[in-house]
Amino acid sequence: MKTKSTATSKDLALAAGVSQATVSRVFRGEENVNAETRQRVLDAAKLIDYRPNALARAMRTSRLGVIGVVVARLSNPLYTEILCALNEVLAHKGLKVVLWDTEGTGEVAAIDAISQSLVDGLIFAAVTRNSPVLHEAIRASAPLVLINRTIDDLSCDQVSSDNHAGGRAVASYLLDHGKRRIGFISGSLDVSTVRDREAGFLEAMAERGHEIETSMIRRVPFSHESGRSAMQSLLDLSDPPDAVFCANDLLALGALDGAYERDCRVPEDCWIMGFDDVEQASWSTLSLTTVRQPVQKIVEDGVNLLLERLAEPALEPRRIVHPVDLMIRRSTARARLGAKDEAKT
Amino acid sequence: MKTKSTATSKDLALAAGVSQATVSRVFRGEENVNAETRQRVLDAAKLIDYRPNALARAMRTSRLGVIGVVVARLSNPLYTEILCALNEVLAHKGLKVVLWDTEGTGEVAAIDAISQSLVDGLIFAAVTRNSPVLHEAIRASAPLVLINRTIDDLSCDQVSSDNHAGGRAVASYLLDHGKRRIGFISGSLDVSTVRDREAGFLEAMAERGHEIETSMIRRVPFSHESGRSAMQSLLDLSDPPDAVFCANDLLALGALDGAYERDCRVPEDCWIMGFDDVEQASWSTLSLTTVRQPVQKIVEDGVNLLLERLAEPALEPRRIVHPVDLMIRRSTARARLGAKDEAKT
DNA sequence: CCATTGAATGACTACGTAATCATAGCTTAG
DNA sequence: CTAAGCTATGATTACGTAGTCATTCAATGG
Repeated sequence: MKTKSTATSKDLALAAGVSQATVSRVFRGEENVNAETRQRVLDAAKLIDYRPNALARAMRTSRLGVIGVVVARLSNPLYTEILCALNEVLAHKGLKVVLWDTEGTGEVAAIDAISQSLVDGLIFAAVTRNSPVLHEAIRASAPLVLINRTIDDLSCDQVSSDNHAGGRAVASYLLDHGKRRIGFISGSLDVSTVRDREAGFLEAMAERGHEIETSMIRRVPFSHESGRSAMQSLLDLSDPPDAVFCANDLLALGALDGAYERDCRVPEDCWIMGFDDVEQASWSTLSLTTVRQPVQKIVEDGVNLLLERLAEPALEPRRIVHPVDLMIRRSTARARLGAKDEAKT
Repeated sequence: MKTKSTATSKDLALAAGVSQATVSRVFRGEENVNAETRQRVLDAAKLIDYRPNALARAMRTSRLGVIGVVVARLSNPLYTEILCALNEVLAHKGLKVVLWDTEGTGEVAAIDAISQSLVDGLIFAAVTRNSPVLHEAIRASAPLVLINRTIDDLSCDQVSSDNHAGGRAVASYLLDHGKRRIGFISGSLDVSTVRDREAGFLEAMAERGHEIETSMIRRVPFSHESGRSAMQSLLDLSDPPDAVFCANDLLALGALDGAYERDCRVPEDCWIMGFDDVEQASWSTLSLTTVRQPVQKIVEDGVNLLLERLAEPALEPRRIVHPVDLMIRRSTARARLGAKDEAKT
């Protein structure tokens, strides 16, 4: 007959005929424990089904093995991919993931959690405004890293893509292919990725003498629906665009819908480009030309930076920027490709 | 000058000129504390930036305010939606979410977490095999509920859709519209949703005298790519199907790609149906006919059942089954609809 | 006016572990 | 052969809070 409540290290000590201190040593993996004593403890542990209480352990070590992750709404597939990658990388290192969403009070809740020692560290994938809580957390030297979205004047570890270069690449590509009436569906300037992509895009356009008129720019919230209706509002212009760049794939996929519903053929009547290269962009029914971010690398770097900082809190803040790649697909093809040429990459 | 390390209730007691017990009373929200004493404590707390340590608190109460959530790979958009809804509902109740993925050892890790009191309760959205750990957890009366996928012979709270009825509805719909060569792309029979949908579908077909030949059935892993290649293998038959039912939308969206790449027009040459009604299914570029599950309700019920069980562990296990709805879209339309008729719902 | 009640608060202990300090036994150098 | 050093272990304390028990003081009733 087993005991009702879970066994403690004291119970195990009794069962194995050693002291609680020795039990603790065994489960911490300390070296200087006699091999047969260790075995005796482990055997007894299996017998009474003992497992260390993570809370009590954390209270002493202030390490719970939990990392907080803050993402934007998961209806943006980029964040699903980031979360998925983070989850995998962290699980592989034996760490648990607590999740927050920037909707509501996720950001503040996450920082609260760190001051209550509920999480060992934080990974922000979607910081927006330069919030005071964030600054305060940094001052209090909370172990946190920013990935994807960044904040320039914040001295903490940050990993991102070269969004500026990506924006430039889009502009060059469109101009090189003779597009002149170019629309732009963008998002909130509070978001660093939008700012950088937009700056690169407009800068490269201007350098080649093609300022974009304000009438061709739509600034909308991030959602499929916004992308769709923004696209339609561009198509409703008396002189509609022959190409539209969307600040991310979520908007671009919405724009594809908007075009479809207006009987505007993509790419024949209008090109559409996105940014992120989420999985859906590569589906052959959608086949969206976009700028690929190395999500896996960004996530791995972010986790590594965080773990290094946890081990060595006094490290200088580091920044990593990853290059991006243009992924050309059907939404900007000269003509409809035969199906055979579109086999998945 | 603030203190370096975080303030404790003892520090606050000193600062406010009361005992630690009173501080505890204030932060627990106990009634019998003098109003002005309470105010004095709260003021002092703000001053020295005190917040209760969640770990220490949890060690006494065995309530950490954290719920574990186990989902399948997020590349299946259904799980993204479930997670998103869970996150919202739980955050709204002031609970944190720890996330596991059934890839790897998520299931076991989650159950470990409960025995280490890292989480107060568990919500499984993707149980697969009837694992021994799960049975053991139930025997140990771990507070857990299953949502979406269920296990018949497990006495615990479970919430699901009426997948059997959904399967039947698909069969009736296809037969009613004159489809006779019907293909079926299904998944692992270890998964309850697949079993139930398949049973309902095949049963209703058989009742009307239409057994499905094995050559028209594909049993594949859950992924966009499997759906795509399974569809192509059906289309490559000498006598290809005029309609294909996929056990979920992830497979169905892959099947759309497969058809597109084979120059098979949907719905003109072949109908495609899915199950789940994930967001992408409603995108007008894809417009997939599917069976809608009330994800929001399932999630809310699951959370409520769990909270009730936490409050009252001795409750009898309950089961809730939600009805489903057929969502007719372009992938099974008689002819291509005009774009105007397809405005988003 | 004294006994009784109740509200408000303080002293103290338990939660389960990690870590420090102390000790016993054994080995090694001189 | 002895002092020093090392290894394996036990005894004890600390982590920060919640909850139990005890105490004080004012109010109430007979």
